[in-house]
Order: sequence, then structure tokens, then C-alpha cells
Amino acid sequence: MRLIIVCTMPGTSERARNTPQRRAIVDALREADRAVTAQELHERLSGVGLATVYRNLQRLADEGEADTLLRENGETAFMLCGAGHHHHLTCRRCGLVERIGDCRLDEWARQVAGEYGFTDVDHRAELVGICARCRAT
Amino acid sequence: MRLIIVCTMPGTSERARNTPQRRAIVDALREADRAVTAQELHERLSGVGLATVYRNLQRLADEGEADTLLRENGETAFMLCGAGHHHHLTCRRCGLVERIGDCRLDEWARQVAGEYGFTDVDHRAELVGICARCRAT
DNA sequence: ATCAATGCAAACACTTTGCATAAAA
DNA sequence: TTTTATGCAAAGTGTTTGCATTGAT
Repeated sequence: MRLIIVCTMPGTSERARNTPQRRAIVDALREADRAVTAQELHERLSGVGLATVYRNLQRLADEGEADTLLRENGETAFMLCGAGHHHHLTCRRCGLVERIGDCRLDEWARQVAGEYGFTDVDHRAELVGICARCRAT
Repeated sequence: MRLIIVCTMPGTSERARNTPQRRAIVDALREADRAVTAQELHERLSGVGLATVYRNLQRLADEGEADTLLRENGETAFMLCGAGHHHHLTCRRCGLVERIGDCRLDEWARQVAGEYGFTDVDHRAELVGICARCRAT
């Protein structure tokens, strides 16, 4: 498994209506310890239409509530991650994701970019490895 | 523009046949200073079937010749980048890509991962900014 | 002469959209 | 009551695949 992370920027939008479907989706996301796709959620949540799942996930991403992870096969997976700059540490075996809050890449990024004449530097990073539980198995 | 980088691992495969189509594709990639998609190449190279472009790009990626970049809209773009661990510095305005050879993230990655009980850590990072030329504009 | 590569079109997988209906606010 | 969300099915988009044919070796 290889995941590619895209952290979304909070956008402006109306407050979403508190429908049972949306609640179910958010709850499922909250309980998940890994990123899930729309289709996965749709299967898990019988009674919620696929389009509804897609629409809600997209909205959560737009609102900055959810992070978006692109998988190599083209799927998009989502997870609740709150705001603030952070990275992810993903288990390449089971998909478990840890949120890495402290980032010390800014200086490196700025320096490297400067060497190439770039400004307004931003960075994204992804860590993958084997989690403790999988290692034990 | 936001690009997400996936560095491919070299695989085992037969030597590809030196067809004019393949030559055209590789040449186009070599001349490009940014990542290009199959569809873009297909347009540029009249006389090369779309499927052929896809197949060659995929093969180049499998061979480790080309890096793969996932765009947010689901497109996959490719660029020749040779082997070896490296990162990319992309201009978010014009798409220009610089290859960043020296990477000092290993230590950070290992340390952070260790704190969470992860082993066999690998990392991927992407830098985006505004290149000198775009800045001048 | 072989066997892989090409081209085309059909098939795929994931996601988005139109529209009538249901249901928050 | 007004307005947004849902569900379904149809349409979109990027990519892959089957198969006959071409062409590199």
C-alpha cells in the first residue's frame, strides 16, 4: 500500500445540514484509524447512497475537516485530521495512520528552495513504515 | 497546481523494443522540464496511439526510468528522473520541476517513526513554490 | 520467422451530475 | 414553507485491455 497525501485548505461554505447520512459518515470517519474511500464507506454504511458519500466527503475536505489521500490506483481516501500543518505516518501493511504534529522541515524546505531561486515555499511529506502491531505479527 | 509525487521502484523487465513511437515518447519526456500526462503526450505526438503512450509511460515507470506524479484531479503525470532517492521542487505557477538530489530527511523520518513504534521507514516529500522566472513576471 | 508493440475500440473504475423526492431548518 | 440534501441512474474522465495487425529483432 502506498498513499499520497494532499492536505486541504479550509474553504468558505454554508453550514452543512445535520442529516442522518452525514452523521453516519462523520461517525464512521471518526472511528476509523486509517483513510477510507467513498466506496468503502458506502459499503459499510448500508442506507447511504454512494453519491451522498462522495458529496459529503468532498464537502468535508473543502471545509478543511478531512485530509485527502490519493492512492496509487486513483482512489481517493479521506480521514478526519483537524486543522494545522501536519504529516502522516502510514503503516504500509495495515494502513494505520498516525498524525505527526511536529514538523521540522520548514527550514530545510526554505533553504533548498532558495538554492534554486524559488520563493513562497510549501512542502508536503509522507512517512511510511511498519507499525508495531504489524511488526509483531 | 498541486502535484503529489510517487517515486517508483525499479522492477524487472525485458528490454523494450526500440520502436519509433517509443523513441518519440522518450524524446518528448527528455525535452520536457515538467511532468506530462499520457493525454498531453498523445496530443503533442500525432501518430502515436493513446494506448501506446499509456503503455510506454507505465513501462518507463516500472523500469524506474520515470517518476510518477499524481495530480489532484486524478491525472497521472510522468517525467524522466533517473534513479536514486530524490525529491522534486515544483513551481506552482508554471509547473517547472527541479530535481533535488540531496535529502536530509532520513534522520528525521527515522526518529519520528521510532517515536510511534514504526520501523522500516521510508519517506516521500514534495516542495512547491514559485520559481525565479515566474516571480519576475 | 518470431514474438513483442501498436492501434483501435470496447471495457473499466472511480467520480460527478441532473433531476425528482425527501426532509432539515 | 423554503431550501438544502438525498437517491438513483446517467454521464464523465482517465486508464486499461482484447485482439487483429504491424514491425523490430
